[in-house]
Amino acid sequence: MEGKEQLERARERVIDVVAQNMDLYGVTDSIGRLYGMLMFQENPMTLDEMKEELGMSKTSMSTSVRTLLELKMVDKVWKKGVRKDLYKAESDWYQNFIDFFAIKWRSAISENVLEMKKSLVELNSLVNRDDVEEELKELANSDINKLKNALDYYDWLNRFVDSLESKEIFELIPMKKPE
Amino acid sequence: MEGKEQLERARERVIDVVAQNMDLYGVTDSIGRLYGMLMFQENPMTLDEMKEELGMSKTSMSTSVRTLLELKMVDKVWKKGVRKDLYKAESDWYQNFIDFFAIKWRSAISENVLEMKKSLVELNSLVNRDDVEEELKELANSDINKLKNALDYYDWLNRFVDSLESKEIFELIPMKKPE
DNA sequence: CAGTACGTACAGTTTTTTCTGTACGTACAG
DNA sequence: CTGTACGTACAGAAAAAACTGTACGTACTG
Repeated sequence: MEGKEQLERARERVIDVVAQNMDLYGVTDSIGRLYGMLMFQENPMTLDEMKEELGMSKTSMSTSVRTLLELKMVDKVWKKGVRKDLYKAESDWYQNFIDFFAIKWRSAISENVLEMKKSLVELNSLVNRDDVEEELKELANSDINKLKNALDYYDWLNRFVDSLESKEIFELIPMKKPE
Repeated sequence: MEGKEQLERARERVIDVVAQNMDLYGVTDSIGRLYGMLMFQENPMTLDEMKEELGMSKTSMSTSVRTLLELKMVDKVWKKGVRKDLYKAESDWYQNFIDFFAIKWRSAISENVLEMKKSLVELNSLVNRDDVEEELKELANSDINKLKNALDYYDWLNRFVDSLESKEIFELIPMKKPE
């Protein structure tokens, strides 16, 4: 009966490393651990089962699951006759990557672009004023230039995210075909 | 003399939003603010100047700069006759994006791949044992399958990062040409 | 070869974040 | 309609992270 432990060890190793590196997705170690654990479950899980499995409070499970739902790394599952909410891990890693960009990066991009455009307007008006020293205008022009470069980059980044969402990226960088 | 404030306001707005969203790069708000501030400096800055500008301790500036150096978002600059270390922001946003993946994601990938391969070996040996119930073997096979999928994804992700580092990505998703 | 300027290791403090337990609203069951 | 099961808001406790000041090692200066 040592085979079960061997399986457990193999899983635990993966869960650990996944949890550690999920900070790239902006989540904590615990949330990463939850995801890793769900990943190996055959059946969808309830909050109480997660609580049991990870030895944490139900409240934590509730908020962690919500975070993972927002990232679309976890899906809510409906099952006839079961009152408790059920959750399962999204096991398509490509899709997780895509959603992460579509959700987090996309919104950061639009925030940044919005504010930069506001500042661009302000700087342009500054440059066009008559009562401003030449020296200051030069600074403003230099800033304008920097912002334009940033906006070009964000334009590119948006097109990159587009290519993820449309899966076009996989024509450019093909998925490895499963043997 | 209100033009200077207009410039300052325009800069501050951008610095704020950049600082907020730099958590995508895994850095804190303060570090993001430091980067944003450096971005608008015409000349490289010393730790003391940063400390002055941001009203923080020199120790903080030292560690924050180190973080930004590791991400290659800031470069050390040598200037004849100046004893203090000088730093300037890397202003190529594309390059920042590329370096982030080349540094952070690449190392997460290899860690994950390493551990997953270890677990794969273990699971394979489990499946090939004679003294293990069929049921357990099925679980192991299911895990093996999951890990293989993950490894395929990491293979793809590595190729994606390759295409960033080689700049090949820009043939696929072209930069916006500055007008 | 002092003396000074600089950057950072380290320990302690403050702030922020994470985690927990309780309490409550909702919904279903009998 | 009452009772029970469930998920989560919220407040407080625990843990982690960020920040600071001091102290020290190194390297340049005169």
